[in-house]
Amino acid sequence: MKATITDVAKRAGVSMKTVSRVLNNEPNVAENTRARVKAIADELRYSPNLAARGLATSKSYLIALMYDNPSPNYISHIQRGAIDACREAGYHLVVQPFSLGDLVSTDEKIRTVRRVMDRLPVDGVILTPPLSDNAAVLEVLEELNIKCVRVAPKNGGAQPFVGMDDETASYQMTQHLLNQGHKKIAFIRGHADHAATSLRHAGYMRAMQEAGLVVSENLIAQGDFSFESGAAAARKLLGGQTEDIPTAIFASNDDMAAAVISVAGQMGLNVPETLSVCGFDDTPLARVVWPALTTVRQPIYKMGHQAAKELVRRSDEQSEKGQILDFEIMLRDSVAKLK
Amino acid sequence: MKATITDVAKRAGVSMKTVSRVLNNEPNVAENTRARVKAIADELRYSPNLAARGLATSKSYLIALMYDNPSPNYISHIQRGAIDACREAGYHLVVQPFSLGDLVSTDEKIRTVRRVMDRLPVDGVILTPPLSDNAAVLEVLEELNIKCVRVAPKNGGAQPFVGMDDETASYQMTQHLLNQGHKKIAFIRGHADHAATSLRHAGYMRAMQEAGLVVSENLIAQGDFSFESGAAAARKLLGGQTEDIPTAIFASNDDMAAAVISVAGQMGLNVPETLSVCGFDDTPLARVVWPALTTVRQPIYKMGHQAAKELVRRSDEQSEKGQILDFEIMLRDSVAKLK
DNA sequence: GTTCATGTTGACAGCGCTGTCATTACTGGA
DNA sequence: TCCAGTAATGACAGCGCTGTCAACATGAAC
Repeated sequence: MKATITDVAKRAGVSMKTVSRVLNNEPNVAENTRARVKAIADELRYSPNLAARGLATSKSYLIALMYDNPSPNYISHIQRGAIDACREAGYHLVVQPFSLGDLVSTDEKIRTVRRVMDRLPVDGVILTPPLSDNAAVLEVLEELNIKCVRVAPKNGGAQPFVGMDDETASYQMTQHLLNQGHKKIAFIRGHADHAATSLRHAGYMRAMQEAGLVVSENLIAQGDFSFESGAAAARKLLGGQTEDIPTAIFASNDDMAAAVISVAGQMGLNVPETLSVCGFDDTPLARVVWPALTTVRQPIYKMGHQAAKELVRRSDEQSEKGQILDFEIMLRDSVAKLK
Repeated sequence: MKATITDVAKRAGVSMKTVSRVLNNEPNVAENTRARVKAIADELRYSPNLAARGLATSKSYLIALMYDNPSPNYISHIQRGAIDACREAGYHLVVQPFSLGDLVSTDEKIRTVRRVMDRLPVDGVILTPPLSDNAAVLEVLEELNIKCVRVAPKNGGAQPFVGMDDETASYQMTQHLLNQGHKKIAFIRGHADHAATSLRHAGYMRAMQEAGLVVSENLIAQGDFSFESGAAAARKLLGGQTEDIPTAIFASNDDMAAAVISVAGQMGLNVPETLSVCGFDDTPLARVVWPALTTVRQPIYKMGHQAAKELVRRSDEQSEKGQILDFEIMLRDSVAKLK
């Protein structure tokens, strides 16, 4: 049988309430009492009954990670970070996927979200893209008065958020290509709905312009983050007039970069000797393709960690309205100096 | 404010207990009472307080998905399946990763698992490989009297399980290659610790033997499921004497199969014209490599679904001791008829 | 009409914890 | 010396639900 607070109290010769104070690190407990209670709780392997505590405090000690069809890789890192933050605070993480994309009307979306949230007793939720900017979700959360943290949101808002500086990352990656002597650097854009798409594009443009280069229209291709769209973009970029053919292609995610490598191979171009390629995200794919992709590592784990930390923090702790986390440029084998 | 059971009871002019009976589908409630209570509960958007219910029933309405360093893709499908089954039953899924690989002694593992499980109030857990066969985990669960379902376990045991028939899948895939006219079919084994490794190997051997073919030692290579090991295996298999060079390679997972395609490309071999390749698992990678991989789709979603279903089933429902789920052979572009 | 089985309902306690408030012990200052 | 202020502790109610058990209604069997 699991030990209860009463067991500990009896054994320590104090009241339940005192034990409760110790367990919750409340003040006004004599040091030796505190120590004794702690020792006995340990000995009995006591751990509080979450349901009872929740009933008394009207909290659930649960937070939710909500997502809608993200890449498994992304979600698994966020998840890992969030769980670690939860554990430190005695919380647990429940996962809650949505498929809001199938629904047309906002009204229907709201009803769907509400139906789920009505029976999901959580103290806070982490919203991952594209949910971070989903109006229906945001509205229901506000209506039900549930705290949330938005991961990599597109638009501003009253809620706290965590993110990274896509523009600067893209700028730096472009600079790296420039430093290797490349001038004809092409860029493949991602899905237009995605917050990161325009930021990454902007970073590339800024670096090119600062280098005094004119970005011809032929150097920009539109993709949608999928492998197939990357392949199409690559064919377009590499199939033009000789003078326009890029010596480097910066794809705005790894899937598209992998597609570029694949297409280049089919066209008889050597990567990186004839064509340098780089990606964005540092997915597992980046290390599996050949040559291994130079790419930007997003602080995904840390985003999850910080987001959860903000939600489970005790009210006396400092809160942070928004956090921009550091990225890292992973130099691998798909970029070479231009000869 | 959220509605409580008392609100519903007052409004319906019945006692709390009757409302409770209706909500839990208990018998012995007059049909019209039942209907009225249901209608009012709906109207009030009432949903029970999990903590209170949990306190009264000493259940938590939570089940855990435990994993140790699996592929994100695998876990995300299992997770999705499990969540869907939970929702149907009013349960929620909490995720709990472990890193038991770093620990050496069994004792230490047991303590680690116990520390986590002591404060994880769940009604049951889903164990994914390699945890499905982890002695420490199994022991702690038994000690704490927590139900579990093992996903794709290696060894037998008293607990229910879900899995698939790796041997038959491998057998059928090999037959497919045979049907395409291949005779020199090589096989790349996976990590020796993994339950599936020997099963997949056995299926291959059975098909080869039934076809009356002698499997030369040169046709078998050892890998460990990683891309790198697959590349090494491919180099070994393709670099031998001419008469031993396979016309088809069956890699026992997709990562290794992707490596084979990559190596073949580097060696100037056309896939599938000169070399057919197939994999196992149907990861996203399989559709992203070129040519797209012929592979075996595991019923991962369904495994998660069934596992959770077994854990959340009401005690009056039928239980299943073990379930072998159907796989599917995905015919794509990496296998061709031998000319 | 009485008896019994069965169906329907409600009163009430109590799950394990924490919030509130009262009580006691102890300190330093007037 | 006495009192106020503060630290340390405990008694008790109650969070929202369900399990138990008792009460009552109904109808069949005798």
